[in-house]
Amino acid sequence: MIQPLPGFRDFYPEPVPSPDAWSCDLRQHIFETWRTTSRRYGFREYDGPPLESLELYTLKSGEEIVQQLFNFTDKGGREVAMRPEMTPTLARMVAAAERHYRKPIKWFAIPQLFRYEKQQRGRLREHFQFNADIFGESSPGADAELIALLIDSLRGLGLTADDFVIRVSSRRAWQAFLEARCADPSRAYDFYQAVDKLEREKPEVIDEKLRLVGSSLQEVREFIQASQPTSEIQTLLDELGARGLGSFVRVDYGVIRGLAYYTGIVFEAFDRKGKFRALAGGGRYDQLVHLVSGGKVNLPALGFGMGDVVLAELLKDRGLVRGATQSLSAYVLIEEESLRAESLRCVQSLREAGVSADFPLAATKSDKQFKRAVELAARVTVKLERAPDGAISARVREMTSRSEQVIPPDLVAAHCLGLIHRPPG
RNA sequence: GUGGCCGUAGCUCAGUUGGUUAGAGCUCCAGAUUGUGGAUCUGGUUGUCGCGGGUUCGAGUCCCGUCGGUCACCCCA
Repeated sequence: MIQPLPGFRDFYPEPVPSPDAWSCDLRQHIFETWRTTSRRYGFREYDGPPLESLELYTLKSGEEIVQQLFNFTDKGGREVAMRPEMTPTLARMVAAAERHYRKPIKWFAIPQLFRYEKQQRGRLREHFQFNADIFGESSPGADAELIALLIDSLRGLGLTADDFVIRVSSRRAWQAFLEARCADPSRAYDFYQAVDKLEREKPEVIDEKLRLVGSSLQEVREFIQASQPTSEIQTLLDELGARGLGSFVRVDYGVIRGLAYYTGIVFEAFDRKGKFRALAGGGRYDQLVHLVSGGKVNLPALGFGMGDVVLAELLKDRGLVRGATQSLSAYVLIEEESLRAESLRCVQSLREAGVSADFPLAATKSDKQFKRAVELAARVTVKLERAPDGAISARVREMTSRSEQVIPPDLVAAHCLGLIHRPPG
């Protein structure tokens, strides 16, 4: 049998066939939470093509990015790549159409992104990433709004301040730190790389690199330890505190982010136990639209990305995937085949009333029908019965309470609508 | 791209220093039973032991290669 390609996933309906199989129900639950939270914050959904010109990515990141890309030559001889990130596409769209939209522009997307890399824990060749961005607002109020959206997206999935924390840092703070010690701005990238590897590389190696830019390991550690907020970070903290979200954020200058284009506040979301990779990351990139548009458009910008892979791992770890499965509202039992026509009419009336309903497509033993209703997590079963005098009635059973009611078939849809709009129990 | 570990039924896994015709539980399918049923009982399907080569009288078991998985590194999302 042909297997899926390495790093690509099959998504199964619940119950999934093995413990490590990916659940389409869970994916849908995550997507819906991302969407509803975004809309609640006034963000509009956009999308772009999954396949882009290779040049869109090499322009910004150079040729070395190509080895990380899922790229190929198409039948027309074009060099193309599956999108590895959404920001270049978004920057193009915004640069082209920003005049049609009032500022600030608040947009989100849930693209599937691709990378040609050996897969490992929390990292595949494909994933879905929630992207949210704001354009045209340079005040820290926008940073607070964006981070609040990130927090509430995670809260919407059942996670709390005990589960995750947003570590907030600032490129501007580090830039000031560096400028006080090193006059050469071209050293900034090397400096950021060294700070980024602070917890992973040997202290002597880091120290040596930092001394090249006029600093030292001890100095950098003291700076991180002090966590002195910049004025923009203080505004951010104040605004999040006013929203009651203060416990979700912490100033941590150890966060620096790899991407070269960040300019101001940067942040990453981590699980508190430190068991997983970063859940989400983002920050300000005030120069990027200017760069992508060839200098024609200048818009301050900020955004974040949150992948579905690490998030799903965290939700499973915290036991938050129950309830993510969608359940059926009604299952219509057909134990008496002579009542199939009337039962079909009943199914149709339920569906037209907006009640999700299923039934056996062919003559089936009654216990199997009932077990199917259980498997589909039906809220109610409906069974038509014929009295000795020929009158047909409907027996509606609530599965959780096991209570039953006998009503005329014409009233089944209305009755079920009433039942399913009450909490189960 | 580099390295460690792992590949036995749809799933979870047993399988003795290398020794008959490779097993269990669950799932699935069928039958029985139950009939205010969410059970129970019986039977059945499914394996080139990842693939290829080697050692051996004999390989699921040992060796080499390869593919896949997994974890770490590199890098990043």
